[in-house]
Amino acid sequence: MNLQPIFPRFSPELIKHLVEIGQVVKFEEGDMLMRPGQYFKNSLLILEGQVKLYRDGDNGEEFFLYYLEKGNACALSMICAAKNEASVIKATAITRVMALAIPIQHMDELMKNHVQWYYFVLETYRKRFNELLEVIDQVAFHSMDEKLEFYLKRQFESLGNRIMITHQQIADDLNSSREVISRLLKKMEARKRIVISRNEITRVTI
Amino acid sequence: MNLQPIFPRFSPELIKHLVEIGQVVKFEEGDMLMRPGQYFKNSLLILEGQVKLYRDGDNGEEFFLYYLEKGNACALSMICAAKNEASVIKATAITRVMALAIPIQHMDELMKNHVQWYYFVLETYRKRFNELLEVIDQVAFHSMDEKLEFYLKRQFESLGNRIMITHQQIADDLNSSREVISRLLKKMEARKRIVISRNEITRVTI
DNA sequence: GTTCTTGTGTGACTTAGGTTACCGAATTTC
DNA sequence: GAAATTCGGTAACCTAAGTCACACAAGAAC
Repeated sequence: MNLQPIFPRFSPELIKHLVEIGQVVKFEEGDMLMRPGQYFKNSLLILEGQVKLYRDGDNGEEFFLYYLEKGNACALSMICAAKNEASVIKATAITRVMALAIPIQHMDELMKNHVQWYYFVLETYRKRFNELLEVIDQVAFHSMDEKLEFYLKRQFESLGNRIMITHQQIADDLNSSREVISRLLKKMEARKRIVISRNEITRVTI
Repeated sequence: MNLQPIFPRFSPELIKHLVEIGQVVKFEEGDMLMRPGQYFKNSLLILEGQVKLYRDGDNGEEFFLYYLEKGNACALSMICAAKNEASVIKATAITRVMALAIPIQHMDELMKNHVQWYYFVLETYRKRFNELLEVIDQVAFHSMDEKLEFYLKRQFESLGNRIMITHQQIADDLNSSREVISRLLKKMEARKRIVISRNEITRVTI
């Protein structure tokens, strides 16, 4: 697999080096890449597919945080790997996923010898940090209908204008209940923002 | 000022270097260190005092995120400074604050030449990332009374067992309303968790 | 002292959203 | 095909928490 188009900012030497020290791993749809309490031995670079990240509540609730896609790295796996800390979030593959696993013992050396790697790590943190802040915005300042709109917007952006999902799954992701989501979706449909079918929501793009 | 006890993990050489390239800056209580939209020219290391960080909502709401204290650095100032990105949060000094301002142009060099600096930066990110995730936990999974307990716990931990604050300020920090906070505080007092006086809440430590 | 300002307490009311309890329609399994 | 399962719609109800209105107490300003 050619990594250059996936990580356009990396120099050919860096890519060559990454391929040498890393190992390509494969996950099937539904596999859990990361579970709370787990320790990392590797930092993961996503080459293909999509990974959904959740925060787990104490009583089994879940809350959707964001997606990782081709060209992203898992910020947490980099931080926690470097510090040998346990994960506090859950990640599952929602498609088939190919990733490059970089053993943690190479992190220091990469950081030291490759400026682009260092920039990549910083940029990864910054993006995820901002993403978390946006999530906090939503839950702190907005009502359910606004959260739902924001949620769907992000789903459409990551997964395309037609997403296959049940109302129950949305309710779980937003830590709400199915009936509420159904009600609000109906209203959004009435306002011509979406079209609802069984297992499927389509964005109305005018 | 001797920095060694504030940053015990830094080598004497690193500290000497930081003092050379950095500049000690002073803020008075109430000063705003950082405002949304601002660009950073420096990364700030807190030497003395406390800084309160907020997320701003679109309609002027605020939401308390966390405190920075002696020995901490502002994760955002490091990321945003390095990437020349604008801030998305607000920071105000709640006491007199002394900080060491490190110009951004030194970041790369520090990262490259000082392992302890690199570890410090990673650790800073990790701590704040986890802190944000805890905040998300609270707002996503918990009701107002639980958020309030969590909020007070963090205040007590940072500011001591007796905090000077009005119900209105708490309501602002939690994006709630004064009456609700007063009601819930009464209940907490009835449960012997706190003692309420005008402008003041004291933790009951049994 | 009196007045003014700020902080707190409380009851009445409203509302978003969670819960319960159905029902029917679409799919899958047999 | 029939039966079972999954998904979505809807009405009635409940509750947390936001809002409104007002009263009162502690300090500050005069």
